[in-house]
Amino acid sequence: MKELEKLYDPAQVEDRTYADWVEKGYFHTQVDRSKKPYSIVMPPPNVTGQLHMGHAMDETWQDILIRYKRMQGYAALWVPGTDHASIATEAKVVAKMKEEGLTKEDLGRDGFLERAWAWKEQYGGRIVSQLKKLGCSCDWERERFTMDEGCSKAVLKVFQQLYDKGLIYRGSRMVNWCPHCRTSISDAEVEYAEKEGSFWHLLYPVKETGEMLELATTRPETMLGDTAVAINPDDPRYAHLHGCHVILPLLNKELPIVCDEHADMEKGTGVVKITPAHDPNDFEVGKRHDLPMVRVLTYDGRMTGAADKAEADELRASDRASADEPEVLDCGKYAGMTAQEARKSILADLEAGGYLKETEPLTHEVGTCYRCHTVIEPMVSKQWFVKMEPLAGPAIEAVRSGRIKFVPERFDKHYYHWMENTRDWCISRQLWWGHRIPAFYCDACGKVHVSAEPLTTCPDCGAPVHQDEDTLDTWFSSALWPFSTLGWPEKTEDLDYFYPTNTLVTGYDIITFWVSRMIFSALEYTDNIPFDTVLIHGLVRDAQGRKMSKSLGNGIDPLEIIRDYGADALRLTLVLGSTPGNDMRFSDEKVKASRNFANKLWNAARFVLMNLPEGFEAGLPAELDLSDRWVLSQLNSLCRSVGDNLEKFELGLAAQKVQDFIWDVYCDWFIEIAKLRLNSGDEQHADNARKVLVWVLDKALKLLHPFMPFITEEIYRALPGSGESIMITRWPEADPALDFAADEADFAKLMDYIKAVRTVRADMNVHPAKKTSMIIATADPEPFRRGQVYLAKFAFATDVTVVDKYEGDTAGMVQVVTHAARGFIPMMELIDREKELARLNKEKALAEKEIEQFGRQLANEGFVSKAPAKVVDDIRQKLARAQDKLANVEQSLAALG
RNA sequence: GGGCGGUUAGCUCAGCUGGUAGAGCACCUGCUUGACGUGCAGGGGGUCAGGGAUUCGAGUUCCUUACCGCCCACCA
Repeated sequence: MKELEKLYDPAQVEDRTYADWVEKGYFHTQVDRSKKPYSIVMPPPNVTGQLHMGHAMDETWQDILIRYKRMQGYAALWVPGTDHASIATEAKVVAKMKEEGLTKEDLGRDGFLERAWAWKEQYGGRIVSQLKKLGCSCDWERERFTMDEGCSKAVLKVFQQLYDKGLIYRGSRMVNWCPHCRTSISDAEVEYAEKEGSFWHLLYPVKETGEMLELATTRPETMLGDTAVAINPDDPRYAHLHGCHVILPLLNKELPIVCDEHADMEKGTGVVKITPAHDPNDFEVGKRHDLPMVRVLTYDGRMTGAADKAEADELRASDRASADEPEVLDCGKYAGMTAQEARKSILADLEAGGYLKETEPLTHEVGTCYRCHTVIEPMVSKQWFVKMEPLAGPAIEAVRSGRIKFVPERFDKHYYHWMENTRDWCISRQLWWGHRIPAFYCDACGKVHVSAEPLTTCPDCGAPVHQDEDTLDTWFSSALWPFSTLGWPEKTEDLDYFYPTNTLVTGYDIITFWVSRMIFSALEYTDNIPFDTVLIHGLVRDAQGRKMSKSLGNGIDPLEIIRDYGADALRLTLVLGSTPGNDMRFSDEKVKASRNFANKLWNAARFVLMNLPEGFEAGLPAELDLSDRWVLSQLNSLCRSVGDNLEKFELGLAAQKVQDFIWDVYCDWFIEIAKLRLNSGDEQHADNARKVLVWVLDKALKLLHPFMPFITEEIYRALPGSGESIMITRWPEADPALDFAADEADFAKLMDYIKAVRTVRADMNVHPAKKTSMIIATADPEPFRRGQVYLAKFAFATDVTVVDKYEGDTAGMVQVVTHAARGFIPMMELIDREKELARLNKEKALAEKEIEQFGRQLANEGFVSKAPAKVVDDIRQKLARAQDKLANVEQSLAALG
């Protein structure tokens, strides 16, 4: 028999075991019509990213589900892969180039992409190898990348389809512009942050009346781009100004005063300056009143100048599709300043001219880029959009009808809210790393052709075409992930069999980015849902409850935890005490506790193995004793409830129950009891004990395997009669033939009694080495007779006499009382009569309290008539037990005199 | 301004469809019990944030208040 070390050493086990699993091909899953499919697609981590705790939890939960389903006999497929993460990756590559003094422009598109791919090759494997460290049983033969050939094909196909259906369009719209990343981003990618700012009250003279119109703004630098001033049509204060004009200070430009609901009478002075090119609301106002748009900021956040104006004018003149492009202003003395510099300068000039009335401090929410946290600049810009309204309806319905279920349910509200209010999705990015937009512009006729197949000449006039420079939002390709990874748009067998996938596991922070987009995409392109359940988890926070972040430097590296404690300990920590949708804290203490459990299990296994003789044959013995029946019955309940919890995605509860069983039931009771038979000298009894020990351990390992794959495999393989791997064994189901309710109840009486003796002895400071004889008086002697051997060991008895009734001498006897029995233990020299009285009286009070409580409940007419019979019966039994206990205590008290 | 979550033992958190409050850690007391001191046995500690309602019965359902946190929203 294999000798196990005293301490479990994960480092010695994990890599070797993982390599073996891969080699044996256990992770690979194929279409198998004789099985039911179960599939998960992994939320693709950024290809150049590194594993963090959030991933670790996400992947652990998925692996638990996949391993569980695989053992249940499903064709369980877990598709892994990575995301090209356009902005994040491009930013990294650009930063690296900067160190070498290079810019994107220096290299050109092709040169840059060459570098980006090289970067991907260099770092792309990192996250994958980290996933392997965690023990993820993904099908690596199917690993995908959002920019691989198949995914790219799906992207182009979808783009063309949507365009042909009129669901993708190009136009000049207000978009969120990140001056740092130099690209547009979608609404979902904007994060709002509270910023200290000011509220500047400006004065614009009215041309017709000469009065000064006061208005307030948080962004004075955009005033050069004002093209109107708005008042509320119903505002009596300004009724006389309808149809009038103001003179824009500094530029001396005449602007109309327009009436618009947007001007809120309650706010400020009720007058708003309108800058359609730099404010989303103003953009809408501008459209309603057909106002010109004047752009005063460049795409890198500086004030526009003569050159910018010339360039824009040329573009407007040449490109027919750009009729809705804004004008560009030559900001003159302000040209080239950053927005901040311009603000200072313009304010100074306004003040000098008497146009600045006052400055009021103000904190307000400012949009920032979710990647770099630069304040985003609302800009009118020509971009590609997905029309959301036609797509949102079915997507909402899919959840509302229950075809797709969020776990926990409450997240469907988030989802509805976002879906119902979402605006058109800006999908073009001014980046090079990503899927290039398949739109081609004819250099001669100016026509736009969208084509999944590359075009070189215009299908209409035959002139050369040039392709759109922009790429697609990363999330556009990840939205297709559940089906693009299975071969769509081809009609593959994989798609037919594994799709729709079953469970999507992800954090609540990307429901809007990703989950919602997968849902409407799947419904639109595959005419099916992408998955039936979305299992949501929360954030992993640090021990103080703070979000782990780079800037705080409080991130905990999962790989370090794996190195120090093992992957199994990390995994268990990430499920124990977790609840779907709720954040959890990660701490060293928790990992240590998990590590300790691994060690506990390891040693239990070590004990079992060292007791197995050569030629041992596994299997249940023909004869089961009381403790066997008890442990098997408990195991049955465990199988039932763990399966139940897993089906309901209550991973934390499931793990907790398995752990409790192994530690409390198996180790602390069953192994200890089994030692009696192992050492009894009766080979038949010893063999029976071994068989049950191995049998139960085997089942427990299987139940634990999804949570702690490595250690369970290592132990499993050491068990006699085991197969080649635990991960391909059958998930344990409860066996009704092994339910022994009556024996469980009997055993519980013994346990009660043993605990009572232990408590009394601990209370009296009796050394374990001191043993005594013992008389047990009970109305139901059977269990105590059956359990005499156990009592000898655990109740420290030299010999046990079981009687119906004991009426002998009680002097010098310690009396132990449970509801089922009274024990008499001669310990003359240790007895303090007063203490005994106090102890027994305390027991008496407890019993009386219970009797009072249960009695009151049963005396309640309403309870007896309305509560379910089982509950009433339960209470009756509890009352009876309390009464028995009271009777026993009273007898003992009487005996004490 | 809406929406959501949290508030349970000193700390971290479980507690499913309502039926005498649980775990881990910490703390206290014992134990060199040949699997394990990363352990064993025992113990103390909670009016389940406050108020109200429904119910025979509420940590668990409903309303409400307070505090903490998150998400969403175009306050110029």
